[in-house]
Amino acid sequence: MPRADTKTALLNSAEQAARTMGFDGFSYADLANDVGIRKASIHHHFPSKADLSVALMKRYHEGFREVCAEIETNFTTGGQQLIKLIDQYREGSTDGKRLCLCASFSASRDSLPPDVLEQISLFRTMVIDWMTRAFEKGRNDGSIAGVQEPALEASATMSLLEGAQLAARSEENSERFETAIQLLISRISS
Amino acid sequence: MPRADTKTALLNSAEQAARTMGFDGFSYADLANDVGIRKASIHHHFPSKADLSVALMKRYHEGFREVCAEIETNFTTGGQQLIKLIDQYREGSTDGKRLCLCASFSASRDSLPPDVLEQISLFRTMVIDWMTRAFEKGRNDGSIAGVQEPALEASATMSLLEGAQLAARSEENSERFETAIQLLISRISS
DNA sequence: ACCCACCTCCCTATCAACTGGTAGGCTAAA
DNA sequence: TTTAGCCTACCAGTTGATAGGGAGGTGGGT
Repeated sequence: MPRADTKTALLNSAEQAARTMGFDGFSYADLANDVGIRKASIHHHFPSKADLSVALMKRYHEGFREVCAEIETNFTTGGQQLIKLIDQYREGSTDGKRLCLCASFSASRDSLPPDVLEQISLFRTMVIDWMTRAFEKGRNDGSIAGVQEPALEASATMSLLEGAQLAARSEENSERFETAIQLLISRISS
Repeated sequence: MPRADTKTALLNSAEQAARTMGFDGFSYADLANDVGIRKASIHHHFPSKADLSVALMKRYHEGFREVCAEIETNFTTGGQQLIKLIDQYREGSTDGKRLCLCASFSASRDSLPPDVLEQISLFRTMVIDWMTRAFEKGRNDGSIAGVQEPALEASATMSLLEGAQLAARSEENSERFETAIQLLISRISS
């Protein structure tokens, strides 16, 4: 009897752990304790911790891409789309308790298998491309002020958002996040 | 015979390790191997790893403050000062191999003693205050274009720089860093 | 209908390697 | 004689990982 999809429960627990404590900051024992399973049983679903990291990043990557696509279809102006993406990073920060998995994994780089490192690159490129389109729209429809080169705006914004999460995380205080992005927000009219 | 200041060698090794692999990513065994000392001997200088983290952050904090002060006295325009600070973060990134210790420690937050967490806050405030002054000067002397509220510019720039280091770290490629800060650079005339 | 092979999922028990940390002793310099 | 600095020899606890087994479900052949 599959206990209500243990694999998903493990991924959920591991994702939260990785985003709060880093990939080196949690153990199979932690997951076992959290999910309510024995440590050895985790190896049935994820033979090695490297396998777990791959599954983790893959799921995060696909989930985030879906969210991006959803925003792109449901909101028309570049400004609206960018606001919604910022909301994603704000929620992902959860009052400075977590980081984006991509940011957390980037810091733990040396402990991760090559597959994950490649997927981190793809993730970054995907988000930056999405933001580039948003800035292009924002420049054309006037919903984002002072847009220079959209691709550069996108790269800068990506770093700004991840850095803002890091700043909030340093004090577990969302104010650092809000202050860091305030100027960006002020450029968006609708 | 004190072997050419072992304590400093330990701090150097630990700082590099922490900035590349995170605080949970290195061990006393690694340091011992790197410095050429026995593992147990490290405890003579730093009784616990928590003590080491405190010394690490304290030294980094003071060192960075000195650099900031030096820039402030040697360069007059806000633009020049900001360029020099960006250079610090670029060098600190070292082709995407490291992060600012503050950024790395922020990610490993849960493994650190309260003293360090407080010092991280102080570090952030110190750098942001410094940058606020730089943006103020840059607005007055015209060396930085389009300066809005200096304090907000400073917070955003701090997050941008740390985020850019993270982006470069994800691929061990300095291009991600350069691309992320390019728009900021383009605002600085001298 | 029955049986048997096989599968998934989880368990206990165990492993070697490593974690930060301690006790106690040696040596050389002050 | 004391002390700073380093050593060897430990320690208990944790790390990711393996071996092997048992419960229960699935599917096929007779």
